[in-house]
Amino acid sequence: MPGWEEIRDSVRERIRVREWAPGALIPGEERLAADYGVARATVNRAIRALAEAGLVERRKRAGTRVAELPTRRARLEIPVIRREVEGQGRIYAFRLLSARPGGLPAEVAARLDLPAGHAALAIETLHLADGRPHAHEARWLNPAAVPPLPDFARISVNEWLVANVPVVSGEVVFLAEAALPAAAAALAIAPGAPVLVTERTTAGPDGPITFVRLSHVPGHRVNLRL
Amino acid sequence: MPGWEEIRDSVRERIRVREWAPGALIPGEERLAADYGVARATVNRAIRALAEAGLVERRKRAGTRVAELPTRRARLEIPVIRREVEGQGRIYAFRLLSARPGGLPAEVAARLDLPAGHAALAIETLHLADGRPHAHEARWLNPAAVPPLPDFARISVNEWLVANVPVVSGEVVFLAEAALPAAAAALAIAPGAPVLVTERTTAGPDGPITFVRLSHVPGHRVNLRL
DNA sequence: CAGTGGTCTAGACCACTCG
DNA sequence: GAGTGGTCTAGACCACTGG
Repeated sequence: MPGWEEIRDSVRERIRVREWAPGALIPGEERLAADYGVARATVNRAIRALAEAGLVERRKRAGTRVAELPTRRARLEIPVIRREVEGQGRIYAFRLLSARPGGLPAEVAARLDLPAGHAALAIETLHLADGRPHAHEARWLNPAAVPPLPDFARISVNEWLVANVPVVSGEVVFLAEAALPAAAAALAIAPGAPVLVTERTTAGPDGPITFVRLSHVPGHRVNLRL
Repeated sequence: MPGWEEIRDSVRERIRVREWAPGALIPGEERLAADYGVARATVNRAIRALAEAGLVERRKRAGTRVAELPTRRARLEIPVIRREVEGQGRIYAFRLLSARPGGLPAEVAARLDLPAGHAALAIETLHLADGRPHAHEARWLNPAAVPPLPDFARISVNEWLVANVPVVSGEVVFLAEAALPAAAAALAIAPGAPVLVTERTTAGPDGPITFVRLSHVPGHRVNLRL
């Protein structure tokens, strides 16, 4: 008797061989359950997996259709930087470059959905791998949305936040730019060298938490699994 | 009576307030089901969602533990480039720059897990948005793993593949680099300008399919939802 | 080897939405 | 209005694995 994974694979195969063409309706759950000789819940689990993968689209009453142009989805795992570095077999360290209260610059405020000038803590950190620069971090933290702050010379902001502040939503952006002066200096690279920048915005139950801009050392690659 | 989403939220909240600290075991499904007054399957659905989000870790016999350093996960939706451009309200077009058979270069072969020199089709495409360069695509295609090829002057390789070749696994990499001569020329930008590069490797049931290298026009941003 | 999560069943009710 | 997927139940068996 087939399990839900076998049914998922079978349906995927039947789509692949065009038994059901892109855009076509596939049989309903009840019908498939009868065909495969399983309970409807089992078919539901299988088709739901295909829907999450983007291969089919489901709508009540309208049924399940094979996607015309399946949108592929890749998953990015965002580890704490220490874990990322240690996972490569290198020694992690960081240096707190600066931490001072101040108002949010307009462009950061916009990203956080807060008014410009809103009270914030601006933090600059250099992450090191085997003693060499790994990434430069410029961060703005909304003190109103987090517990009392620890000593960031001892634990990195990054790690403290992950362990202490729940995130309910957020955004990640990748872009390439010519290294800004601050990042270039910290990373000890030529100003204007191409750097990969990761911008992350996160919000929690008590409002926007932080905006962080990571400039990676040249040659850095970010991997996602399909 | 609570549904699985409410139970998921409730458990998430109880973790947030440290009722169960990082690393601690949370009660078993049977226990939670009794507490919430629902069937075990409902609790299973809820906790499974938290496990997929990386907030807890489940192991048979060992039970469910709160993750120490939750690895956040972001999802990247990879649309066909035409859709991406049209989604911004711009007009999509593409130009097939070249397509010729040849052997795989060593570095591409390595990424595809094929021997160097393996028969392949090398394709160069320029994607346009509103008539202006949007991205430069250098692709190697493994003819052994795909159906007979259409006329790539009429449909972009990208789109044809998505609609006609199922993908079983793959990888996406982001990096920043100084624009290579070919890409710079096609995109009409200064050679050496910082460009965001996306490298994608995909494999199907019949082996490695394609390796594609997309150089985006400066200023391009890739967005992921957390 | 015993307890956990993983899965399955047969049935049921419901919300949604298309026609 | 009717058919679809979404969800839930109460029970069951099983694979895995930690003690």
